[in-house]
Amino acid sequence: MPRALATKAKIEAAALKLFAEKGVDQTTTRDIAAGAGISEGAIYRHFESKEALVHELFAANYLRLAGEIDELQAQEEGLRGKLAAMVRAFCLLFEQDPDMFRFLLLVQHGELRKLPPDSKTPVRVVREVIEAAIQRSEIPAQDPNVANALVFGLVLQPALFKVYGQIDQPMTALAERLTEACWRTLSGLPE
Amino acid sequence: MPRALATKAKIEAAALKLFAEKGVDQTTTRDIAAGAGISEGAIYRHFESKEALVHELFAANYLRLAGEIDELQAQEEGLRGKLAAMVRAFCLLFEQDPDMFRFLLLVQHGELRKLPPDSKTPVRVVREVIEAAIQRSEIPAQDPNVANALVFGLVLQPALFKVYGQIDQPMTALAERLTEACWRTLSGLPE
DNA sequence: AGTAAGTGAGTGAACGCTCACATTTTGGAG
DNA sequence: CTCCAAAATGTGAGCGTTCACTCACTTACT
Repeated sequence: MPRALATKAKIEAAALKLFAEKGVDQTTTRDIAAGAGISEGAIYRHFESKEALVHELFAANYLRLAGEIDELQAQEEGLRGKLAAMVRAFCLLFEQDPDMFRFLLLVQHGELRKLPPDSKTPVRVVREVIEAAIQRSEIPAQDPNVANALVFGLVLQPALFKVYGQIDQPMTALAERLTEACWRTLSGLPE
Repeated sequence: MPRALATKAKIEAAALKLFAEKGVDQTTTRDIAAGAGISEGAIYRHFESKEALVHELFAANYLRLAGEIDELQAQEEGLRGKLAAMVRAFCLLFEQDPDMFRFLLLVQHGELRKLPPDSKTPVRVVREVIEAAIQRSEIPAQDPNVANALVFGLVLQPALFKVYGQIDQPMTALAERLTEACWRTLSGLPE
């Protein structure tokens, strides 16, 4: 790896870790420089501003996640299989890089509005999967946005509980339980 | 209302609104003073620091919510009724004061550790309700922490989607749907 | 030799908080 | 009830600190 790219990667890694630990505002450019083992000025050879660094970090990871989810989902036939594949991917991501997960959740609200409105986000991918399943009559007709929220809640909240130390098991051990919960929630409706 | 209490209330109301809109760090003490229609110095007649203001706002509202939930829950017999009462209360709170809801979610992670470890929090109240239901064999034996996370996810995520404008209906209209989803998730288990 | 990358002291702006002073409220004496 | 002094509350310019960012310069690559 060329030196410049290596430095950029070091900055990104240090920033992600610190952002996840302390939040963006509590992380100073000096912190990032120290964490990456470079000088403060070097950050600005690679990023226009701290804000741009946050945005790049968010957009790249968030959209990549959406792409991965979408690819996995497309390989399955029914909603059940699609849900299983997507939930597994979420759990795996969390396991492999909890800092990134925390970072995405943390800055999500501020950064989402900065993405082009037609971006392929994880939220959008899952909603379209649900809408297609309703179209195919695989699950009862229902508000796809509410259904989407329920599915995200069933996956993200356990991950958050894990971050807070309120759940011991690894996320991957929960994948099947979560998939089952999503399926039940979508396929059954109150009278 | 005495003048001092009225001013304190104005500060709290303005701070809550601004914190929910822009986040705590992006809200300056000058913002709060302007929003409350008082001078910056007056804030410090009523609160030791900005940090203390945040903590007081959080602790008071978070613990009050837990108390309300607990009281409602205690009036019901079975888990189903207890869930319904608690979910209804959450939805109502959100409807009445979405700013407070957003504020609680926003600062939760930072503030939770500052509460005494034995505080009666909403998370704890719901977990104890679930544990009791397992004890009574009303639902299958399962990890109460995971079950708790699922219930919270099913309620909080729709509320978050509503904040982001991704759900149109009022939360109170969703209460029954959410209760049903919680019940199904807790009462059924994958093989 | 020329360009890209790295350095770190320095800069200006913003922020939380203070303090000397002004205004309002309180409550006991006349 | 009136009066007044003390206490409580409100004011806003100003202080010290911190922060994101810059720039003149050095070092490393091509």
